Amino acid sequence: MTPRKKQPTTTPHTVSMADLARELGVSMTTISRALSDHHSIGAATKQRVLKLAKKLNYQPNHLAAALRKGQSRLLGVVVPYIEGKFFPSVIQGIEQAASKAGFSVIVCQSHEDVQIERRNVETLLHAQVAGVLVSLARNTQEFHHFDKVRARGIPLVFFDRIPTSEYVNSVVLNDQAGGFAATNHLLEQGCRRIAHLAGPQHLNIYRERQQGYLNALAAHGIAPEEELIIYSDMTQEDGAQATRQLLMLPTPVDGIFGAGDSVILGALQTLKSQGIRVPQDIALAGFSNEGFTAITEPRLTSVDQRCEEMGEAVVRLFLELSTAPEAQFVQRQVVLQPELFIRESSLQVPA
Amino acid sequence: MTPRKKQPTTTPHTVSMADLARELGVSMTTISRALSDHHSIGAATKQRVLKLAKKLNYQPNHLAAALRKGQSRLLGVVVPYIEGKFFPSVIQGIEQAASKAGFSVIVCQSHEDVQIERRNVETLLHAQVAGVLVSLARNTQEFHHFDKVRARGIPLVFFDRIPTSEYVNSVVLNDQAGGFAATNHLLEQGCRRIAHLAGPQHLNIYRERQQGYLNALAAHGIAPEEELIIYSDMTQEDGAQATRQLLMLPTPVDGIFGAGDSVILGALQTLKSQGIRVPQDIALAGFSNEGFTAITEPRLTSVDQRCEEMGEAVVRLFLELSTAPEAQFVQRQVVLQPELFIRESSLQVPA
DNA sequence: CGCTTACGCACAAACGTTTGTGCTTACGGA
DNA sequence: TCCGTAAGCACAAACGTTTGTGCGTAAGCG
Repeated sequence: MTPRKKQPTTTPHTVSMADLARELGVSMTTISRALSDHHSIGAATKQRVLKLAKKLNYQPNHLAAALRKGQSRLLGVVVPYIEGKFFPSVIQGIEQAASKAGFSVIVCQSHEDVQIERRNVETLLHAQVAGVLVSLARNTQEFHHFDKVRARGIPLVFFDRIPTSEYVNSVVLNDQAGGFAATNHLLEQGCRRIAHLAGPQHLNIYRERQQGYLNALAAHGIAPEEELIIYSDMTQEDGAQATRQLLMLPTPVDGIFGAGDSVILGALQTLKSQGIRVPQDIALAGFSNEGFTAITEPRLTSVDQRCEEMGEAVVRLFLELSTAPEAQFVQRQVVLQPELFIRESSLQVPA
Repeated sequence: MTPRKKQPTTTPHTVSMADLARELGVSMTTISRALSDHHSIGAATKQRVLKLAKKLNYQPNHLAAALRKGQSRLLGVVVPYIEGKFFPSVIQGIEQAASKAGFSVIVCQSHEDVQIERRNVETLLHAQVAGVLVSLARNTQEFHHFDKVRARGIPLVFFDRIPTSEYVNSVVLNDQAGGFAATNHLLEQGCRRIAHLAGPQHLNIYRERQQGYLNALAAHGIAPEEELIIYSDMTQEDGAQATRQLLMLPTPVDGIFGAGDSVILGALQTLKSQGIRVPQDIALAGFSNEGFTAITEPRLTSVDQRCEEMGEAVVRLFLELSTAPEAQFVQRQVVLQPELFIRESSLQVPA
């Protein structure tokens, strides 16, 4: 911010361990070990080194260390996208936990495209990341691009959208519990004929949410009906479309549980435009607790995904893997419990 | 994804330039130069090297290159937060442009805290980034933590929220034009007494938006009134608060232009709860074109910020700076033009 | 007093690149 | 024939760390 200077005041040469060594008349070994608190260095020497380092404003070159040690202090994250609430919040949690552990975070988006996802993984490997944290693209059906990560012995953690394989480390939400809670709540509010707007079934999260829905029905002795489950990519438009379809059924529905919030938003808008009252005629519940659920009219009941906790858990798992010996042969899965946020879209007014 | 293997099939040693050199019976110099298309290497040799590199699946170690050259292919980005629409979209644009140029992106959040912002910059310098791209925290009033970046000769580009100094490279939206367009539109819809929900004035963007508002009034020969401009941090709650304040004025307002969308959302909710009709009684226009502007009732008119274009422009500017000699002495500013998205919250129904 | 042990430190070889310098070879012009 | 020139390549020194090994000294023990 200072005005131009023809000559920089300090030498362009940043101060390195060699400088410290020269100044103190010891070897670089001593410097390195003193800085990393190695046991073979005396307390007095450590003090001297630390003091000088501070005085000269020594900045360690992580690159060199990374090169030497074969791994950096960088964490690679691959997510489908960063719009909406979920992924930013998870990344938020990851960043926080990572920086606490001295790691920085690289974020890549796959844009729901397995091709780009592949490239992202390559990029991260090129950057010599210390770990790879992934939430899969929608259309990722095979997982060979992750083999390289394992081959290099780099910890690999999946979160939320995980591969259909038991040989992975992962952090997930208990989506089934979420689906159950939402559906169960609708049932408790008096709904008896509840539709489900489901997502692509090859993604674990949507399968689980649907299973939760089915379990809740079963728990109340209600038989599932095929025509009440509508599959889509869960956009707002998909929700509108599905709702129109539901409204044409001979027997009307009195509740809808959506595997996402956008799809429920589409439903809400369609219902209102048709003059159907929410929640009196049809109650609604969604999934993700997006920001907009609190500003629709009525506000939307939704399942919160503990986004930041998930991010922290992912980093914790990574740290475990990277310290544990033979970590690549351990398979761990962390499961977080969702929380149902109940709002007016599902609250039966006392009649 | 494959089941456990006691022994990795390939040697843990990744293939390096030395391997290529040995295989081809040439020196590493030749390999390096062939790969980087140096002129002193014959076409035939280049072919041989490239072919072998592909065959052995050679992956360059960017770290080593970065170490040797003193800079990496990493771009550091510091933003206040990544919730909402604006920053994710800008980052999106940055990522896209960066990866096209062979760079990866590290994203850090300052959480609107200059302390953390300082730390972020340090972190990025430690990671030996090739460039630093910053949007300032709300409370950043002094800019010495960026001096180090310049001192190292690393390109520094600010975007959207930029320092109050002429000695910076920056990409900004023409916020003034945006403020003008929105206010002008309200005026054209028949509003005559327009309030402005303004943001913190030490941030350039909010000053500009307000100036646009004032200019539009002036252009229509309307004198600004102090009591119609309310300053806040522009949260939803701030909007509600400000609106209650406006409603207590002796002379009623008939339009509100907010420097953000959240603050206008707060206004909308308050107005509706008081039975005041939007836009018939009071028309509304916001800023940012957030996702939720399309789902409120009525939908909100708002100024779009060309987020992705901004991201691309930031990277373009960075690239210019990093190639241009003596680039640190060039001061460039790119200004993008906003676009007004007109929706029902400001459309005067034909009476 | 001699032997072991622990401690505090230095030597030097890595890690995988890039790059200034200098050597060879072949060729054309004078 | 000889010199200048250019092309094509190799040598070796960086970049800033980490770390296995080894050497000296002092303390602990019998």
